[in-house]
Amino acid sequence: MRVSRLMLVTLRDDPAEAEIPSHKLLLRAGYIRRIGSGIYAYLPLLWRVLQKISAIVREELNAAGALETLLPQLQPAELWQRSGRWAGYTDGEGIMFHLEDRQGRELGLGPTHEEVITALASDLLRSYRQLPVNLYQIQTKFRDEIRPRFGLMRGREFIMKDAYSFHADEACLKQTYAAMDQAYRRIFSRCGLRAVAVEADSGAIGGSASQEFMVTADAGEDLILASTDGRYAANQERAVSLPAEAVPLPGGARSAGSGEALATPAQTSIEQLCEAHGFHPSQTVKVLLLLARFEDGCQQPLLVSLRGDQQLNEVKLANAVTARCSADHGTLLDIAPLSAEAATREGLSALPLGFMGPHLEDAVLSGAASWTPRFLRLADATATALEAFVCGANTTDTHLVGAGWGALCPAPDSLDLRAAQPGDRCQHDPRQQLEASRGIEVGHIFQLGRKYSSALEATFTNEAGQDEPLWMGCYGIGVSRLAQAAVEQHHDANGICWPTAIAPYELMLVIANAADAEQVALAERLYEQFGAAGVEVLLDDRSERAGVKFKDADLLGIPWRVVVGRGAATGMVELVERASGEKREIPAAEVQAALLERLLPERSGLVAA
RNA sequence: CGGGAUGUAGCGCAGCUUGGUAGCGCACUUCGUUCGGGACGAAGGGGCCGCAGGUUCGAAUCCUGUCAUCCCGACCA
Repeated sequence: MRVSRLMLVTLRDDPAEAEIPSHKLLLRAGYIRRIGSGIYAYLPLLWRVLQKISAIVREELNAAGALETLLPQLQPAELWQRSGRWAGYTDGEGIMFHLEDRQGRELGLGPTHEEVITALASDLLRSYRQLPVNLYQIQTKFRDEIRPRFGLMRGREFIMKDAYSFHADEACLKQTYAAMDQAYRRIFSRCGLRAVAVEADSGAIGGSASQEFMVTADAGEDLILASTDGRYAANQERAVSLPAEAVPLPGGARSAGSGEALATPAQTSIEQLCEAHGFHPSQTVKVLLLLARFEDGCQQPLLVSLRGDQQLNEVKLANAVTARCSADHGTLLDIAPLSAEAATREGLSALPLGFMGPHLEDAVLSGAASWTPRFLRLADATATALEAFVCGANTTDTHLVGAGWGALCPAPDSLDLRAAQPGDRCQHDPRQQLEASRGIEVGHIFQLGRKYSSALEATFTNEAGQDEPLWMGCYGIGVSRLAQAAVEQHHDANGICWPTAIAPYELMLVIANAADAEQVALAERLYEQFGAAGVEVLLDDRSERAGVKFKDADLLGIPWRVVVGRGAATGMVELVERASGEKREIPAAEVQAALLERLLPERSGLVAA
């Protein structure tokens, strides 16, 4: 391809709309254009990158025995109503674009395809003899994100590879899950990415085990906690750790009872309380008041106890609440802190906010206009493990010292609701600490179990002749996000440095002076030869000055460059590697062999980065 | 949705405080000189100043509303 025919428009200044390096560079180098918030046009150069990534994904998934397919993006509401996700995905903060057709039937634009694929599976998969099956597609997804961000990182329309597997039993599911884990590692490695696999929460998709693949980058939206020995890594929303030991309360367990009142005027926070009376935060129990809203309209007040020095992990809390309530009330829509104003609106008398203890009685909720008049009481293990502690007295300006579970009130079940923090000791080896880094989630694999197949009655007949729900797994890769993540990980002050395996072209052939007939003739000859040798070559034939072409070549990030310039008269050209900047003067007759020697191993993407 | 900010030429910005009918750099077109790291000179083209109301003799500028975009939180590939 000739640059003069490429519709290439590069920008000298960073566009004001972009914040992170990869987004700025993709815009500046002419790879993408914004059409609307979270909606981007993939220009010809980026489309080549996406095609290359897709090709790698196809090769690896096909090798793992998966079948490519293409499912509809327009999906009937009925399918989603049967799985129980229509309301959650369309009401309130739901992310599904939805519409009505001319008959008034509701449809959604697919944010994911569990429903469709499960319906197909129940139609087509009748016998254990057909299993296992693993289907995938590479396709545009639509999600009405609450906040689109950072170009392709979080778009409302984006390209995703999603795969779904079906099994006769859990062991077989685990086998495919492991195979996909391996395929994913190869895919990211071949794309030239440094990616780490971390334990993850399974979120709205549901199911049991799940693992995310993170491209490490400072601009990443997720916080990863990993042990220094590399044996444990998890997304912070999922991470577990050993909390610091609590500092025993002076007087200790002997005095533990219903506690002694202590005047604590206006000391509503743990910091103020500890500073005023010399307590250590780990000697206190803090009590959080929140409200959970469910699909069926139920509004359940939550009373959550944590040790004072710990932070609440909202994902763990949401999972605990879902486990206790969703059988009765459907999907959990959200959990939000309960404010004094909200309590007043409910017609309740003032709650002792800032001075609450775990023994706060349900009576304070009596007369609530729309809330369930009974707390769901939850406690983190760090709180229930305290023998004697300081907590609010449920009376303004008063705390209790030396209170203990049992005497004060029964201890709720011990749960893990705390957020693991960098510096915490690891569970697998207390000598190891957790370290934080940031990551971009480019892939996620789940063992779904039988959640969707049960809801949609997708069953098969087992060897014993009985019907049972299919076991399912699902596996996603954000293809367009991966392309940008690659730029985030591979760029320098001058522009992008694509890994060869996903670069839009492999070689940029630059004519330094397009007015010099000798240079043009030599470059044209080389262009022919490289093309014939199967090298993906871009010829910069524009009548720009050499400096402009060099700047653009750096910005575009094509991994190899051959410059035909003043050496052309004596048959010499220059071979340059973009990433390292390494340059060699070399006879034109030898340049193809020299390039191929380096290029061929890079194509597979499996060389050391 | 809550909090913050910005809308002026394709891109980056000034002008607004103190109203008088729009400017700079890059990009684009033509000509000349240049020609290995974003050249120089000359001449040009391109803007209902986001949109709608209002105040005023007169609004990019002041007021009201509205829309859009971006940033910080909940969502996720």
